[in-house]
Amino acid sequence: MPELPEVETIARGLNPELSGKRIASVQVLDPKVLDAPSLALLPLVENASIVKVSRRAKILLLQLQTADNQELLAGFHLKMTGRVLTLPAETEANKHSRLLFDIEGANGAKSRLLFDDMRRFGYCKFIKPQDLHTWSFWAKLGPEPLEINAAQFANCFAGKRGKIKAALLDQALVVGVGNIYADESLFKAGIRPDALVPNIKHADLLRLHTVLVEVLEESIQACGSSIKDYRTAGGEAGAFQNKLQVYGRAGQKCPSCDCLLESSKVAGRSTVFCPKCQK
DNA sequence: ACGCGTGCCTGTTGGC
DNA sequence: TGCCAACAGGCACGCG
Repeated sequence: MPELPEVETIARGLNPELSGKRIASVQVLDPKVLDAPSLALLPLVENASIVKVSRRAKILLLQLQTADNQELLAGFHLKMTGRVLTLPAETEANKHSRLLFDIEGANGAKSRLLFDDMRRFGYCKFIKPQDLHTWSFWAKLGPEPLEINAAQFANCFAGKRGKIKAALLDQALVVGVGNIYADESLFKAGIRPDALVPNIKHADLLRLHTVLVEVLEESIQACGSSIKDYRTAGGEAGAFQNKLQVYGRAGQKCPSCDCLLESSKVAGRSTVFCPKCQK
């Protein structure tokens, strides 16, 4: 399940591969992944050049320039099982392939970009920058955790009354955190996932930012966590799954004390925590 | 207005 | 052995 570190890894992998190259054509293998406005922009995407590949929240962004010099964006939300892969030009689509981009470099070198998604939760959005406000999910995204300080982070939760894990997962408050990094950061901060936001000391929210930044940056260094489906742009697994302290380890020993990690449902998600280390 | 529960999807896993 | 329920979870949506 690609969260911030995973999408960041994919963007960093794709950027040098795709920048300056041209999208020669697009094959829509599963119409579900494009909404009507995106479909209408498809002719502009074909023949556009790729200026840069980046990330906002969990969205992978291809910054495009159309043949008639308009700016255009291609945003991919990978949800749980989405992958964006660069592959040799002769690579065939597979049963999970949703979009296929034929790419051409200035020197005529050809390659393929595949958007695969087994569970079909993911989507791709073609949109002009001036229309981004019409993309409601985009419009309400909160700040990037790696671009704010601890005080600003703590302020994201002002006035919230629910559980801290639910708030961390809420992309309108702060972006990029999913189930893995919510559990990992709350463990490292010593905060129970079901703690109510108003009951958490300000100092603990500041600390939560510090450890969240540490966890996210360490995971980016390791090219993300490959639990099952996530792959880098080159199709490789990440390595951070080997460093996870609590996610997926229910019933195993807590890394920092002698009791066993517990699992429960918080905010509708499976949640693992240490009943002793997290208050 | 906010918090919570449900549905969307499909492949994998584990129990009987 | 084979079947099938449970599970994985980001986010849209509807409800109270």
